Amino acid sequence: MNIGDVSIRSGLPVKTIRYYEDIGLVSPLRSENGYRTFQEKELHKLSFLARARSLGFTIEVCRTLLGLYDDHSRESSDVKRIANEHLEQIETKISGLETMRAALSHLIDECAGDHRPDCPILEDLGGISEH
Amino acid sequence: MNIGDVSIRSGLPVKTIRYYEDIGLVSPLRSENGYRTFQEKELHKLSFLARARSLGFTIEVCRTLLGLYDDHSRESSDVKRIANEHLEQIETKISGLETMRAALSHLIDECAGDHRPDCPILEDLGGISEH
DNA sequence: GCTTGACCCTCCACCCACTGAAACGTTTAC
DNA sequence: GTAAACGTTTCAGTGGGTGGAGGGTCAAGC
Repeated sequence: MNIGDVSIRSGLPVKTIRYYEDIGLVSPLRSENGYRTFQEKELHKLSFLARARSLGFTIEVCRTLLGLYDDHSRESSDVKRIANEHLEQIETKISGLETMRAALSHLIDECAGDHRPDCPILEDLGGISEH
Repeated sequence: MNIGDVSIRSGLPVKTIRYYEDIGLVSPLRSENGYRTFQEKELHKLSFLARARSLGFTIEVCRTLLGLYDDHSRESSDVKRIANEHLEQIETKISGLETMRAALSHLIDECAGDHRPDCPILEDLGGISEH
């Protein structure tokens, strides 16, 4: 398989696949013309990466997970711990964003949004908080 | 005021303030020894930026908002539109993260997390989805 | 056999919003 | 006088790619 095929089958952009080779996540062979040649195994790795990335795992954690995937003597507790740490980070991000959303939507509700210049949003940003 | 004072009073790291000067968000004067000298107005701008950034506005949007803040003939509808666009982006991010959280916590629940190698998390990433 | 278009290659620069570190000058407190 | 705490510049790096220039290769159609 050439890179275009694995791109379609893994769902990863061609550029991303080259980048993943650069950082040592996959190691496709090369044919005589210099084209990358992917075996099923490499395609499988790329699909693994696509899925793990879509769950928000960082590249470095993906590298670890790939290692655990290949290591048949792993303990599932190791994987679960990594996943739990990541879940916590996701939850932290969500609550940060929810705080932003609450503050912002409150300001938006207060703002008339008409042709006049008076704007509680700018007043808040400017620190004229008198309440 | 020197940069350290405005750092404390605005809540922004010294490095960030220098960076904001670099990209033209603030323009402090310089005293004879080369130190940046901040007027109240510049401090006020930096506090505005700190607050806007904490609400997740990008630097470029902050630049626009600062312009609107200074423009007393602005219309509040312009500000509200920008805020609403940003709110939508926040909500998109939140729902993306919530999708991740759901998928991930489902997998974590399925995983025994013991000394055995069997792990639904890795099975999912590996694409052995047979259900 | 020649052209066209779809592939493929490498290499460099850029995105965002900082942050760290090196190497140095200035001010302040004791 | 000296040490600490401040200030300065400049360069490089972060994460995870993306865009573009400037080429080489391959298959199909004429």
